Amino acid sequence: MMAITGWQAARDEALRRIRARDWPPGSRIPDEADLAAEWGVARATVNRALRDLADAGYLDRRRKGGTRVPVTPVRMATFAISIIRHDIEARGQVPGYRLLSDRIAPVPEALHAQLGAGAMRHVVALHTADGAPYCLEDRWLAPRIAEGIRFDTLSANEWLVGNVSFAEGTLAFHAIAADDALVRALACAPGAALLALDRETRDLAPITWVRLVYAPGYRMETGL
Amino acid sequence: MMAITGWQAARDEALRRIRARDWPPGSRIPDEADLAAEWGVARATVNRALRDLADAGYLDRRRKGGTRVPVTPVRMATFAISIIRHDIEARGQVPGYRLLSDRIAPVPEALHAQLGAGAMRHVVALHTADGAPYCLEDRWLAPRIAEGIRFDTLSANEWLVGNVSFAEGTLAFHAIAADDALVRALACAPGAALLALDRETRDLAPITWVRLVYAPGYRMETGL
DNA sequence: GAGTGGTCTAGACCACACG
DNA sequence: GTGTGGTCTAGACCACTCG
Repeated sequence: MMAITGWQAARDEALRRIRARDWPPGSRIPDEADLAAEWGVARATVNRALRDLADAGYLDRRRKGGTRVPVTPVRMATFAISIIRHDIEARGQVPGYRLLSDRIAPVPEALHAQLGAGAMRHVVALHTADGAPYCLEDRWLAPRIAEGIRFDTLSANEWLVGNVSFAEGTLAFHAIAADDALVRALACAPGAALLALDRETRDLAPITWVRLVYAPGYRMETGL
Repeated sequence: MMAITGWQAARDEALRRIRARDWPPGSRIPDEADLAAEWGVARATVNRALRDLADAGYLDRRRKGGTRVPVTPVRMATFAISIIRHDIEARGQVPGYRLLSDRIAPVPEALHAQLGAGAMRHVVALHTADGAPYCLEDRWLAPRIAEGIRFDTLSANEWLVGNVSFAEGTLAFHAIAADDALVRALACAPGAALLALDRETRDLAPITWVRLVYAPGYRMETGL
């Protein structure tokens, strides 16, 4: 009888057994009632612990089928998406911001699938860290959103997070080569490889589409 | 009195109020006991619902301080990290694999911080989708791991996921320009911008460091 | 000190999936 | 049908933190 107290201790013990191959990949582990008895806790506590591990990809749980250690676990990497200024501050650098362009323009054909055809507000701005280019924000915004709001000093990124957040959307990382506009904005070499993050936000109708292009060498990091 | 049944319904109702600004950003929401009474459920049910929203970044919860709607919510984007072959299959393409190199070699200086100095097993392999290059796997592996295992037909990626997974590590996305080796392996233009994923896995000692470089145009996507 | 979320418990019923 | 996880309940105590 192990001395387990609390769902986190139960989770840790279960994870230990998984890592130690006490519960080998592909095997079925004891059911909740058995573990509850063995560890001297309530079944709800075991449930919380195993559910937590299942959420992290360490276990596969199925009604009637029991709980199994997956043969090929699917781990989830998570990235916090927030306000660019906060990211810069978190790195211990001084954030800066400069609006480069803000006008109504026809949506490029490449974005018709996301935004539809027609005209939208196009906002381009540069975020800096310690005065050096950090990230270029290239955004298309539905005109009904942020009507009358100026992005001279407050970035669209920050205004939207505070006012239109809580909406659905998609997100993608990819790499792009620096074109003329990026060379000017980020002060990098032509053709430089840059990390880009595309984010689409929609409610019922499209709200905004934004591409953040980071300065050369930028790494988007996380634990695992 | 709302008719709420189940923690998911409670979560949905809470999220609706957040999105509708019934609970505006920065405001404090009723405490668990009040919501439990209002919704006709147990406090544990409200707790589960609000904890779920807090985990997703929609709420800020503090003992004694109560639960608040954050002014600048931090959303989490999650990417499933698994077996490359499965990613290809999930796209409806036929996966392929070719081992390019497998030998003991000195660890490059750039990786001393992650792996230490000395010699390690260096494995380079190409993953293909419908015959076209999909991703180059460039891996350094501690010699004690996978001793005697050949990666001719089974990729190191797949062997490791099944045998050394469940370990800690870090992960980073960045962009790199195609050098000669990448041009040959991925059949892309010199200097092409490519998405790269660096992953370090360690137990107590380093286990493996791998860089996956994807073919041009690749996008790592997720919902939000 | 006291209010609020965090958690545990014991019991119960339900939903799903496997045989 | 039956076993297993999923969830709910009511009550309780604890831990943190704000005033």
